[in-house]
Amino acid sequence: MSRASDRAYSGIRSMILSGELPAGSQIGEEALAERCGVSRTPVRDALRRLESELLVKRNEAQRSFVADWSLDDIADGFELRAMLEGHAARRAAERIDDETLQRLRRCNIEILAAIQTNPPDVTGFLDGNREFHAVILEAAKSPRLAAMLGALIEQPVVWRTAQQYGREALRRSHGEHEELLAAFARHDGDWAQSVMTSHIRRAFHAYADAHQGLAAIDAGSGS
Amino acid sequence: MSRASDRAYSGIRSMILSGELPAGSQIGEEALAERCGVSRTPVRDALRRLESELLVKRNEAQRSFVADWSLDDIADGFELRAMLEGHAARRAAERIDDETLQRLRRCNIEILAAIQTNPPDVTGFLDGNREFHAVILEAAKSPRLAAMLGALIEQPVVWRTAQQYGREALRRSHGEHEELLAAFARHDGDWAQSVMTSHIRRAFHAYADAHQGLAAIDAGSGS
DNA sequence: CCTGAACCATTTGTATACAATAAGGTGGGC
DNA sequence: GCCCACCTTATTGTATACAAATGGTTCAGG
Repeated sequence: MSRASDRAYSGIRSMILSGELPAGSQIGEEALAERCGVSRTPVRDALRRLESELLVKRNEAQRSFVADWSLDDIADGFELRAMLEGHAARRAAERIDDETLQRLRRCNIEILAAIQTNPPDVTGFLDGNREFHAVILEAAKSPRLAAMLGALIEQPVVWRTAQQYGREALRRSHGEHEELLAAFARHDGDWAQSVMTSHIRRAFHAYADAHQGLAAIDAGSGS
Repeated sequence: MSRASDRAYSGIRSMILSGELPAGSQIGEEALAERCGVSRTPVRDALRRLESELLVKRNEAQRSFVADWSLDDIADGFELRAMLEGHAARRAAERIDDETLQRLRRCNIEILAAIQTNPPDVTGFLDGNREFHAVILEAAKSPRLAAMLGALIEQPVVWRTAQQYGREALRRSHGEHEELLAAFARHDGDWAQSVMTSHIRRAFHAYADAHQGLAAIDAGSGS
């Protein structure tokens, strides 16, 4: 993680996620290299990675831009996530061993702890959540599935709006994880898949609602 | 396509697909650069692309190797393809316009022509087949889905064993395409999805059978 | 005033040199 | 004779210089 290429990657990535680099804006390799304190070579490397994750898009003349995600794009991403993570949950349920199941349980306990503080520890929740899903993905034992979902999970918009989630939404998420654990314990692939699918779809609508609110606020402050 | 990076990409790729670079063997950037007649920079670029397509894997020390695909890996890939292409077919059926539908029809006519020559024009069949699926993917109007499937479609093993397909298998493939066209014409997403899913799954079993045969031949000649 | 072509600036692609790192072999010590 | 440490070497990572290509701008001509 200390290599220049990685610093460039995480640096550019956080610039995009934080909105420091606005969506749609052109990003020159030279400028990024300077801001990250590395040369263009690792920046190019990082841009390729980000491009494969669809955080960066390139026009026909190979210029790089920050990808702008329409609500349709985001819905598209969530739809794929629902399908792929549902599939992962099914495979995981059919293959999971007791030790991994225990890891998941501990993970969800940590998530609960993060929720119950006042105010809720959203960062802690997100970390726990990410690990929870990562363990399931690992248990699914499908390297290709893992590679694909890897690119999908880290959607920029989720990060910027996660702070908007209320305690109620966080608690519901924890509850759905509990139901997943029950499905895993019984090795019931069908159950796990449907729970995971609705888990993701609900997350999308929670996002869409929050985003709707944000857009209204933006429009209001703009006028 | 005339850039050095692209030459390196297609060069290395064909070396892997043809078996010139055996599965599991280490591939040094310097050596590849020399063989492709370019410097290491575009080779590195190409290797990253191939890595994201899972044709190349890297160990913990960043050394590159030709990926070796076990039957399990391949089954895994086909399973994902069945799911994702099924999804693409559903979306395409719900969105397709008459002009695109006509393109698909013409495409399948070309496939039929390739089958009916004696001996069957397998290369022509593969080209037509690829375009057929590409048009569907385009009609699905999901950039993320397209990006994901892009990496999956070009499986090396398919290429090496496609020659094994008999005329009967090719004809059945054409027939399934016809059924897909019927589903598209009626904008029946469910129908399209299930036809596509079974189309892919059958293709996998056709491959697995052929591979079984090949493995037996290899074993026989080896002993 | 509009059009278009040529020029200049900006940006990306490629090559090469050098630095860092990991693997493997070799020698010394136990 | 075996094991560990060190050194050598092979391989990848990074920086920089230069080449190619793209886009915008300006100036000339209609």
